[in-house]
Amino acid sequence: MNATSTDRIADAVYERLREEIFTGELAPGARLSVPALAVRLEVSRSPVRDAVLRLVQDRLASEEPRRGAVVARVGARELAAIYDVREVLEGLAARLAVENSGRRLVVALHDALAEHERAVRAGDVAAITAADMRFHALVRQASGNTEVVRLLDDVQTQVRLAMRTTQVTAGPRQSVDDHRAILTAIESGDPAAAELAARAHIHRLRSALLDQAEDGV
Amino acid sequence: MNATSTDRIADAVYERLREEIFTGELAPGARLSVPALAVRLEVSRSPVRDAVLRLVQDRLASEEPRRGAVVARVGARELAAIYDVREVLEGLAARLAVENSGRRLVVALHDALAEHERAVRAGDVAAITAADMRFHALVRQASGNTEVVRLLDDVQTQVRLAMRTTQVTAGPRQSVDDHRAILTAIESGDPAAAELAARAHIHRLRSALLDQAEDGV
DNA sequence: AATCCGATATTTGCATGTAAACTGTGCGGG
DNA sequence: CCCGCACAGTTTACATGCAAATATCGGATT
Repeated sequence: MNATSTDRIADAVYERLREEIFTGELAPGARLSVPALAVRLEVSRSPVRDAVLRLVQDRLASEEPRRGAVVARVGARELAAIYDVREVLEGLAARLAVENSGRRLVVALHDALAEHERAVRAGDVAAITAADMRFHALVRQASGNTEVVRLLDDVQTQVRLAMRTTQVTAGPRQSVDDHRAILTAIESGDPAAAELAARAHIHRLRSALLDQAEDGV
Repeated sequence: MNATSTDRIADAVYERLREEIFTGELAPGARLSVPALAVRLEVSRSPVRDAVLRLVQDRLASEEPRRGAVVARVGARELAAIYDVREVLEGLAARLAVENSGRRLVVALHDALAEHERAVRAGDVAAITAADMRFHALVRQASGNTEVVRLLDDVQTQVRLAMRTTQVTAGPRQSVDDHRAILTAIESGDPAAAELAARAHIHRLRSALLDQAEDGV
């Protein structure tokens, strides 16, 4: 009956606020006043409070005690640190994927990669992003390690938020080449090679990122 | 003025419940009834609710909607997955520590290692654990990457909880040797060697862990 | 004109009320 | 003897009240 998944108002509010943060309706730095949000969303303050607490826990918002929460800002410096973490986690996911997974994964990855190439040739930015994310999602799902999946989801959340502040163009052709290298390594069944290829990919993204954002903290 | 850090009741309740979970007063599987806890801790339900929600977010408790929260159980299977993650994160921390840090770190690590060796010779279990944790804490602090620090803190939380369920003896002599190898690599200023040494250490811990827990899920 | 000050409005954090849903229990039917 | 079910107690999730702390804004003073 409900758009999200559970029927708890607090969950719906949480999802709603998340979306508004990602779309920029709630810009980094915006105050998250519980009474004001409750009025706007036409619910009581309780579920809004729960939702805001969760946003803080997710680091989509930051709070100071007694002073309320604001939408978080993720600068280039923080983003670089996140990418250091992402590098080793994506490497782990790729290695585990090789160790745990079979032909199903390879087929799915070929499909995602083909779509990725098509989107790059067409210059379709949305499709590029979607195919890129699908490739990574397939690998981490295949890792069979729920911790890696969860942590990489968190990383992706932070990256999405950072894109509201810092501009991050991925370098689409390089990404396709990197993905192809990862897929080749996975196909060859070599866990160490897959790990290295995945790490190299993220490492290059990190470098591109830092080059673009010369503005410092 | 307060024992914990802030003067919010919700924070105090959170810390209190955390401690009770770690000491085993609240055993894995125990229900976290908000009204019952509120009565026992002599506060109202609101701060207890906030604290329980945070415990769930930390995965010290798990909840099903409309059914309440219980203290989480971390089995051998989950712990192995956590150690996969810990391996790459400790590796990253060691590498970054070499890249960012100077003689201060090396001196402190020598100190921690000496204490570790002394404790092992004396068979002082508490001191062994303390020195072991200090060594790892020094390395991650030195990484200069707040994400790594935070994630490894989370890992440590999960591991502490798991020790309530699964028995985890670290193999004290092996750990001392591993730590010495990590320190040597850090001292030599070789980031890649430090990463490999740290990873090898956690990898061995993981193996020891799985050997001990042949009981499955 | 700029700055300081104080009154007002808003917000946080805690307390408490309540409907609906869930738990468990004992009893009657099969 | 076992199973299902009504019932009573408990719990969750949401709504709302309220004191203390904080931000906001208009006006007076230098």
